[in-house]
Amino acid sequence: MLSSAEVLPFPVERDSEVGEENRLRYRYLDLRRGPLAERIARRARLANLVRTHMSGRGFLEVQTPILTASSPEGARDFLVPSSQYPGEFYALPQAPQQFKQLLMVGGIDRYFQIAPCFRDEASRADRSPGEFYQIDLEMAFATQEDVFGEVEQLMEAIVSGMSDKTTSTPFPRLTFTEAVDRFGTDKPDLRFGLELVDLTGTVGGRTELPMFAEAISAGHVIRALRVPGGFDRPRKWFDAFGEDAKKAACTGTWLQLDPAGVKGSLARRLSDEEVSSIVAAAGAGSSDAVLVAVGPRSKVSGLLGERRQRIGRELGMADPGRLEFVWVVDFPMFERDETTGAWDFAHNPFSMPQGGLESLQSSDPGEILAYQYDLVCNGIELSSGAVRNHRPDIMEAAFAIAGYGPERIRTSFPSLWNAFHYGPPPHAGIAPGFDRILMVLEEQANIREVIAFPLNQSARDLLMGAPSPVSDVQLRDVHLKVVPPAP
RNA sequence: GGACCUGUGGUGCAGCUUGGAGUGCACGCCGGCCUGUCAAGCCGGAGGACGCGGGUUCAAAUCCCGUCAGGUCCGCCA
Repeated sequence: MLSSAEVLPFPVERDSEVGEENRLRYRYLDLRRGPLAERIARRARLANLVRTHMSGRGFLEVQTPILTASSPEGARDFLVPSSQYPGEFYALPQAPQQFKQLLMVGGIDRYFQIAPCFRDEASRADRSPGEFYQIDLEMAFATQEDVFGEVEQLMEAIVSGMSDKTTSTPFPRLTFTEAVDRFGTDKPDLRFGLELVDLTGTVGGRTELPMFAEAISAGHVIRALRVPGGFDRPRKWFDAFGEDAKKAACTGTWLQLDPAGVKGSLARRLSDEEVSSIVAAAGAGSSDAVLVAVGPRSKVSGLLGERRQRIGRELGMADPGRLEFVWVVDFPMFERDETTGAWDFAHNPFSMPQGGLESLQSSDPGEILAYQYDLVCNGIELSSGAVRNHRPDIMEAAFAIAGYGPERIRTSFPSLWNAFHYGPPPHAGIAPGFDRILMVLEEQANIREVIAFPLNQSARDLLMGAPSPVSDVQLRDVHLKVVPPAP
């Protein structure tokens, strides 16, 4: 006998259901059950495939530091105290963003790396807390089109090498505005239609109903969403829509196309003609329902987009066997803070504004678009990238709109600022999420399913017991004192 | 920072709405029998203060409050 075993905490038969807490606590037993181990093996295959493909395309794999400097933008950093320098800290990189741009300045014209990224932020089903990996890449003298071409080739290689699914290039594109208007989100799941319908200029413009008339004079929008077969959904479901609308400072109403006649909170308040024009606009038929939301554009879209996604899932409209890639382009460069009214960067402050310096100087900040793009697949944001702003003068102008003086760039991003004074090439890049790609390929709803030893939702490692207290000696070594939070 | 869902023998669940003896299902475990195996079959058995603390009640797994743990979402994620 080589080894013995106590009674296992859960059965290791591959099809047995086990609570996730136990699976994480006894990850080595979960691996024995098979499916997880198979996904981890496919993860290795994906890594090999990416390296082979990218190297073949002339990209150089460069490893960048794990211990680096804290950077003021983005998520909260993980900090590593220095024993040599009391009160000073390394930070784990949230992404190798600045390093890869410095590589561009250094003449490494095509860079890639399967890069570890660390962010101290709350998790989601598709967002691993703490750490995750990106297929980070950057290209000198490249346009948005060049980046799209490379990524489409990479994704085709991945899909054909890792699955029996198919995809065709070029991937379709939506502008940010189109995506939000038609699907209610900047990461639409295009495996099913069910688009939002705008009623502002049609029904809204003709009705006497005060709710609609007032909305239009306030610059708000009226939009509708068909609920297939939804006429007999419970009253509670429609009420919940109304309540969620209220929370979002909108009004949510609905029509139910009961075979016996039209019901719903909106039916009584509109003429037959108005009801039928809404029904027609929404493309609804007998036994459907129609949700109608009134309010500020982004809130209405978000509200209906959330319902669209939920309905699609409930009705099984999204074929799990399909991959629907889409580029979302033309993100706004700036957005207004809702409370202060001040302009701030909508996304990456180092993206190149479309129209360059001239548009910064002459356009309304709200109208300026960035060369900033996302790759979305099946409703999951796989990737985010941009043509970078490599011009110090354009940087200063952009930061000025966001209310920052030139010293802000110099003090917050000194290495990039300095480097960009020595002839930086124009460059562009993107960073597809490695774990997320695998998650989509493996048809997994949770990112932990493609990670060998994931943290749980609350960023705890149930297997190793991290995070954990450390000894007083260790704390003294790094010049730290723990101050418990006030109760 | 917030909302919601879940917590019942080793595992996965049902029971909770409408309070009335810890009752049930499937798997596992222990013992016995049978057997040419391949997810075996039959018989018997052990194992649970229903996450924890408080409250309401004659009576709490069940209702209320708090707390802890796990999950989903909002905020957050340049």
